[in-house]
Amino acid sequence: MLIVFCGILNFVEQTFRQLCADHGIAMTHQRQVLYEVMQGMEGHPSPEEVYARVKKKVPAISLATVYKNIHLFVESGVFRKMSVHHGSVRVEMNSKEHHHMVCSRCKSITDIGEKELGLSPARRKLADGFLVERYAVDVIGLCAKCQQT
Amino acid sequence: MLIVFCGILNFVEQTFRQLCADHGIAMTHQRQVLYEVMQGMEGHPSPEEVYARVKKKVPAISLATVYKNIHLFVESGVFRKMSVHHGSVRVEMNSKEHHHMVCSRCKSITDIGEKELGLSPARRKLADGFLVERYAVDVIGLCAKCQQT
DNA sequence: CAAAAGACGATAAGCATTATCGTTTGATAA
DNA sequence: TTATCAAACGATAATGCTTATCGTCTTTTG
Ligand SMILES: [Mn+2]
Ligand SMILES: [Mn+2]
Ligand SMILES: [Zn+2]
Ligand SMILES: [Zn+2]
Repeated sequence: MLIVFCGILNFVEQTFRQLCADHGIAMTHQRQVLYEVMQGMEGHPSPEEVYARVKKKVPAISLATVYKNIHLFVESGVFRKMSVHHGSVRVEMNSKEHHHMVCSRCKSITDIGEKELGLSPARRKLADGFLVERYAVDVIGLCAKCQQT
Repeated sequence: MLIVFCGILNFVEQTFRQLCADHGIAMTHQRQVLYEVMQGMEGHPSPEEVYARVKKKVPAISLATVYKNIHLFVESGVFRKMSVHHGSVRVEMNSKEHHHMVCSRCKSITDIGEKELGLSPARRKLADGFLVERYAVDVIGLCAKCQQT
């Protein structure tokens, strides 16, 4: 029984070890727990929410470690960000109907018209040589709960 | 000449007074300068960038006032936000291709498949009674500059 | 013009995030 | 296995962005 249990644990660890190898990152205990906890979370948790859950399994873990590893996971392609984070709020003065090109590296924001965009992910190059990685379509509106008030 | 100049100033002020009336907000000097400065800015400035410019015209203005009025402008519909601000970074564990419904009030984020979304702004109601206000399509990728490195 | 309501400026406080640094751990080779 | 060393960790200070508070000043309204 104990042997079987250890065998399962070992298999899980081997799996994560492989995943780390595939993504070119080192394997640590904290990293493994973090990965498993995140994998098991619904929705789009914030670093604090992830931290709260991981602390239950590794009470000594630091919030800084959670941040560091979330970034590592995102940069190495294990997970990805829901959207590009701009740090501060950005205001729109252009009242024309338009969308945006957002650089995933420098986070620059450039307007792009609906026609130029086309909305078919076939186009891989856009105005000014912008290289498309993906489209992030956010549907903005009111959820059912917020409509009631 | 002076009369003509004052006439122009008065006309500009009257215009802004009208805009305030239209949007149901009070008219103040700081608000007017802020509006004119923002109107004249390119791109998607941060509150700090707006503050830096306004300070040149109204040196005594406070950063808090800039924030308060940017919010006021956004809430009263004079300007709008480039995207919904989530405060903290959100991570995506769902590896399926999908988009998001983001509530403009409570900022909740819900997954939505490409098919269910349709991408034609004709649909005004979506899953769970989500009421569509607008689509925010962000094209994520690398700008020309960032591709060079 | 006077009173009331609202806006302003200064500044403290509150999150989110990053940087620093001394200690611990994991990968590698003897 | 053990020694070595780079990398990762934990604690915590620092920073950046934003909001709250509060006393003073300006608009608005009558
Ligand atoms: Mn824009
Ligand atoms: Mn999602
Ligand atoms: Zn770039
Ligand atoms: Zn809502």
